[in-house]
Amino acid sequence: MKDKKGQGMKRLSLKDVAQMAGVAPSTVSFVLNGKARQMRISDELAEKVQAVVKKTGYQPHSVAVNLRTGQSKTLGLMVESISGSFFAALARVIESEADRYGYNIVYCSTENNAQKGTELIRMLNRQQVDGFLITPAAGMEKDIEQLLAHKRPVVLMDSYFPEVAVPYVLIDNYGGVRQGMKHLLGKGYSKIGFITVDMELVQIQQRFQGYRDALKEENIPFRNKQVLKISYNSPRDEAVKAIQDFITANKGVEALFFSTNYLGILGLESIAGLGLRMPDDVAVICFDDHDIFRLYPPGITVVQQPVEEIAKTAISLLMHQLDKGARVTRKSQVQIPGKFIKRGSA
Amino acid sequence: MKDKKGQGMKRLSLKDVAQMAGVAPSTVSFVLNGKARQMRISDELAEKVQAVVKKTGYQPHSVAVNLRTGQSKTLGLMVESISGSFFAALARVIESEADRYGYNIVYCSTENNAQKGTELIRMLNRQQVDGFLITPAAGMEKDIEQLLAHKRPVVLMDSYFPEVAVPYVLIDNYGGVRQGMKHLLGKGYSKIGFITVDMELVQIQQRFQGYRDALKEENIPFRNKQVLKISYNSPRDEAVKAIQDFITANKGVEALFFSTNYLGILGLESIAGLGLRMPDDVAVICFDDHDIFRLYPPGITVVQQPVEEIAKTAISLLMHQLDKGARVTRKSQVQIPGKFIKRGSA
DNA sequence: CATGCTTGCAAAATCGATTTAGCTAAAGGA
DNA sequence: TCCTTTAGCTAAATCGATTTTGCAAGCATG
Repeated sequence: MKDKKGQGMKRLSLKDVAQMAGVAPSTVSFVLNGKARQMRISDELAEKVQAVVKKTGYQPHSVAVNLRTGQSKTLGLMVESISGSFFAALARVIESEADRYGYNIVYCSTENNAQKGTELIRMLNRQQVDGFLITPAAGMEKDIEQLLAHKRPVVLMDSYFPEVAVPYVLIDNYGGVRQGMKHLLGKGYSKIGFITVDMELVQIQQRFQGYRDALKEENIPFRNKQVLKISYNSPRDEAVKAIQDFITANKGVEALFFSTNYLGILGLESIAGLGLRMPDDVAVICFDDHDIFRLYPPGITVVQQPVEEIAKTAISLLMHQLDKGARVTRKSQVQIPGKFIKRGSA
Repeated sequence: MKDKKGQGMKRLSLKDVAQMAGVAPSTVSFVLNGKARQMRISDELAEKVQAVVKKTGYQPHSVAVNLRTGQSKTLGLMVESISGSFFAALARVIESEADRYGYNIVYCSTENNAQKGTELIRMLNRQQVDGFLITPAAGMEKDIEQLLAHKRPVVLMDSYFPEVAVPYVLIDNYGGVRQGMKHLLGKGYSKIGFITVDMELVQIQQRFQGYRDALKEENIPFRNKQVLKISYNSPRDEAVKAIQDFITANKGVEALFFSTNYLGILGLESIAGLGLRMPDDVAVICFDDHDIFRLYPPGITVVQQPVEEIAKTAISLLMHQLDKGARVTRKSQVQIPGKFIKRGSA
């Protein structure tokens, strides 16, 4: 407690430690970085240094380390919007995983705006992040390509660009929909509507393909009017209206498959507004879980994203790039099966 | 496009710019930092430097700047858990506000664990953050005091410690409950249950006080059995069970006031489990909004946190400390009124 | 006995900026 | 004429680490 008074109290530097131990700064550095052996520092001296370090509680100045080594020990995490529950959950796991490897996270969100994404990448570069974890918005191909061209470690999550050779981790979108469809078809439903969003991202396409193939396998004809594509930017009430019109227009539709949780939530509103009951009037399955779906009566059946696995895999891929400079192979493009969770709605 | 090839391509440094402009590094620095006048750099030279900077797109190496100036232009944001919706929303606004002042955010979450909080503060200090934005967990008084003692800029959010003189911003908890109670009492309910959590934080106490005072003002006797305190750590199903027991034990209870959104959600489960209907069998109001409450039929009436105002105020207070070294006054302890939102449940 | 090779550590260069001190030439004053 | 100012820059110190190079003493070798 004796050295805490006074406001001047400068932070202890490596130099100070060296002085106190009666050795050169370089010696302290070697000892602290486990290079004592390699640099032939005698055990005696090494111990003396360690003692001083322990006594003073010295901690290296990370900014200085960063400047010298060029490693910030910081990763940039860019999500669509941190207030989305999937992304929030992702961020949480990623943070703790990164910590295990000694990395910090700088987080930012694109709000699904490619231009903002571009700016944020610039910002993260200024911050000298060592690697990027990105859930890309449509239109960010160029940015990703540029990162690759500069050999910056990147891992995409949640989506990717088929034409860009980049490591990614995401749920098996196609397989997830197939799981859900299998359940519906198994229950004897054949008039199944598919409600999706008007976006160019692969995962959306793959979900749609899962729907088509599932029908085809059962020899159920695909009808275009049983598919609704909602524009990403359409306001809440318009979207609800569109879904309601879709349901009434498709007289006799037995089940609805929503391709994102955002759509599913809109779907709940729409269905409630029409006074329909799940699953009797209409069965419902949604891709991607949400807190609401657990609670909303009678509970919404979903295909859940394996958030934890996605996060862990992503970090692990990134770490590989970071210390091995690994190239992009098929092994670094991972699809993880989703988890089908049966609740009351289907 | 001509200088992007090759993987060596080192980043442009101030020195390089100086060389290209045919001046000394210091001159470039002066020009870039607006000290050209002060340092009597001729307009001619200044323009030459500016031209080179613009042409090359030079951007200062922030780590080097940080090391030299001691300013990281980074703020530490510590929330209870980023996967909570209130915190996620907060993080979002704070991020964009901070950006307007040229600051980045390093975010982390305590998971409501004071010990983890202590560690994280150490981590943020190692990272040289310029200031702290914290939603404190119970038991973090010591940590906050230490930050103050070291004259580190801090603003608390969501909660605070009455015995520690520290700037904070939060919703007017007492007033918020009063608003909600006024609504219930105005509708003629008098048997109102209050369900809260077993935590030592002031905001919880104040909400409880709001409940008691509201009753007192209407001359309705306070009954201890109409209050349920759920332990923070009790598992989900136990808590639901407790709430259900509470409801059945309080025969004739007309309305329930949940003191946090977490409890409210448990409440919905409990009420649904008992087969009760809102608001006829039991009216419900919850402190703090949640996505679910908008959608869950018939919509849950809530007192909503003014997230945006809280975030903006917090940043503004922090900026004040950062450039003025402002002391803690009553002006830096802010309570912002909540917003009462009437939905179907009460 | 001169030369070479370890050993054990210290000195100095470096990362990329900011900031203080210094230097030269022109101008002003006695 | 000589000394002091002032203008206009540049050189050098500094932030706090890491890493390369240097250097003296001890030992072996031919």
